[in-house]
Amino acid sequence: MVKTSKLGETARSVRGGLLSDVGGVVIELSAAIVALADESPKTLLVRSPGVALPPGLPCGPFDPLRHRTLEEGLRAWVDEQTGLHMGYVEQLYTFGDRDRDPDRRAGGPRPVSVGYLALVRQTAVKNPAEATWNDWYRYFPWEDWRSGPPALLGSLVTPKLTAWCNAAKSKSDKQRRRERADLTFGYAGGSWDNERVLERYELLFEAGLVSEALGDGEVVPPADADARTGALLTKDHRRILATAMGRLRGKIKYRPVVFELMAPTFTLFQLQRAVEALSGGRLHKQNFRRLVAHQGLVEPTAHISSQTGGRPAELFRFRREVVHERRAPGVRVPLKVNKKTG
Amino acid sequence: MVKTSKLGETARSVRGGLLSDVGGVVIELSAAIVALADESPKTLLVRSPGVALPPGLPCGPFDPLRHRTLEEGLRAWVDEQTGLHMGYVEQLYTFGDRDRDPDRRAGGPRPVSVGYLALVRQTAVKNPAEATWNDWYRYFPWEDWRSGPPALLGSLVTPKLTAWCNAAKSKSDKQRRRERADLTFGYAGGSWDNERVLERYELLFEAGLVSEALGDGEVVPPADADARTGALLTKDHRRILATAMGRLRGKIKYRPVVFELMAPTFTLFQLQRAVEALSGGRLHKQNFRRLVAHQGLVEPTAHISSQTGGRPAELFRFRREVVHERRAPGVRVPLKVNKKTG
DNA sequence: CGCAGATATGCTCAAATTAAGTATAAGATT
DNA sequence: AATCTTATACTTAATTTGAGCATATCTGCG
Repeated sequence: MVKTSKLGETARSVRGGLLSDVGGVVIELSAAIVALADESPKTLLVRSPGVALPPGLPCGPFDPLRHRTLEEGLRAWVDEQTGLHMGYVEQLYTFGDRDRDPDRRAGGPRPVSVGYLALVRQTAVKNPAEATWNDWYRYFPWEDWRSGPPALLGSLVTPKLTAWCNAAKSKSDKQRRRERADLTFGYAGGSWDNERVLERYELLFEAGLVSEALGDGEVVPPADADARTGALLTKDHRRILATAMGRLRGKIKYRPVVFELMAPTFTLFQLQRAVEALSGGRLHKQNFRRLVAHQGLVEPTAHISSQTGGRPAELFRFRREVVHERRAPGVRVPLKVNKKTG
Repeated sequence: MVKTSKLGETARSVRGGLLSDVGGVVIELSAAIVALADESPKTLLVRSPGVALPPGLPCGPFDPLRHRTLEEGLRAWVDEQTGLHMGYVEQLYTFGDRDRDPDRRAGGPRPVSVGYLALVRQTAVKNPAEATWNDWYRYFPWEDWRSGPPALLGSLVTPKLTAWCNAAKSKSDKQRRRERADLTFGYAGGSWDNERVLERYELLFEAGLVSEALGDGEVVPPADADARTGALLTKDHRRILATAMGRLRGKIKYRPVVFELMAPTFTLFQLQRAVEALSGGRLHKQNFRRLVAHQGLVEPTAHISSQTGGRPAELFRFRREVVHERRAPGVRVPLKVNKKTG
């Protein structure tokens, strides 16, 4: 490898060892791009034409020669692969575990992937054959509580998870597993925390309940997998998507990011539906509108929407100024858990 | 470079271009290790003996051959350089901007650094000559509001920042700069948000107010720099430290992480001082104790501390169970801004 | 001893926020 | 006109927050 500047090398050789020791690494930049359509959150997935592989997030390697920053590199790849222009972009997490990609076993530089969350309004892509929008609950069916506790939980997840807890060898291991399941799935008197998307996915992964965890060449019929524990994605992209969901669910509570997904004007009920779609739960309507109105997040346009099926609703617009105000609050989400099973 | 597995390559060549296109990249793992001593938050810095370079965070390159995960690599480096065992570790952010390291100009693989936050209780290191604990406010003097607004703000930062705002070329640029300064420093009626550590640092950086932004070989006398805009760190380590501070300040509000920094037992006042040290502000004592007690974060030991100088205080211990409870709340921090200038 | 100074701890009170509901308005559908 | 649907206003009780007062229990000093 090329030599470093004098200063850098001196410092590094003391603190971090020599650079030439290390093996090859490729940084992969991946984007969980989120949009809203039909009251459900969608994410953009690309599929290699003709290949029977599971689809994945738009992604590409970071090229230090062309890309000034990581985010710039990501935007370049996404633009190339989908023609989509991303507005809001936020870095999520960097994944570097060796054993997470089932497709990959040995050889080649080690992939380290930096995951991003992006929010977009428009959904037109240049190559609809390869890049498609997919309801994110297809990959995490247990995360949608909008019409009560997901059926999948009771019918499949909970029993299998209980079995997994009991399958632990030692008594203390059993205890640990149970506590973890209680915490992430809100079992023992605990409540469902809609932000723990990644923790739940990781748990199901370890418990062998999600398809990526299947053996090497083993492939599950897609339809079956869909119905059971959510559809597959390549590499560790489902993990990145889970991270994106959790982060977004958290963020709408204290930063006005939902508006990145809304049309320029909208009714308060549309806004509520958007928040509900992302959060995976239902909200109290009257309180929601009071909250949004009182916080000055939106302002009325003089216009009325008559598409509502009932009394026409007033159209609002996001007050861009609030971003420059005090805490720039988000939409507080006191989710009420719908008791009846869906 | 070595060839990839068949599957991986097919997918990647469609979606992300060929791997062999990309230039060299090194992943540097850096840790902002935080401990509490003398009512102030300290961070561990290492310095190359004999070299007159600014110190930096413990760090080292990620070695894909030896390290199974990124975090494992980090732990290995920190252990090697300091002998410290880290308990709580959390990934912060991955920095990859080309133009951020003043020491480095051209040549060599592109460094991409993954920053981590670690919390430790014990502070003994194996090589005290090279690894030392430093008050983090030394690097961000404007972040400590415990005895009122920091003097440095009024005397230096604000005037220079105002000048920078006015130095913008176009009218709209001026406006933008001002809004940004108002938002991050809470100027125009806004309030100081103690979590925006990074945003403030970035702003000062762009405004040319922090020393890293000085030219290539240019060096400022350390004493001077300390008094002016905080002490220097190598590379972009001050940025990583700023990220760590902001994240920790945010996190103590909703997760019980302070306890990672406390001794096994402590008085409520010690706990309060710890939170204040991290948050950089003062708290209402009675409310603080009510809060902590009501949330069930701590439980009384039967013991009493008589080291207080007044009425002896009861010793408490952290209830580990709360981690496994509902929202596992943190210590809400309604900071009261001390009005008098420090 | 008795009192000042310090800290710990218990309690009050008003203001603000939240959760949940009732009531009414204004359109479409039949 | 009756009914359904959705929008919007208003009420109420419970809870949380911010701030302060009062009292308890130690140390140190005259």
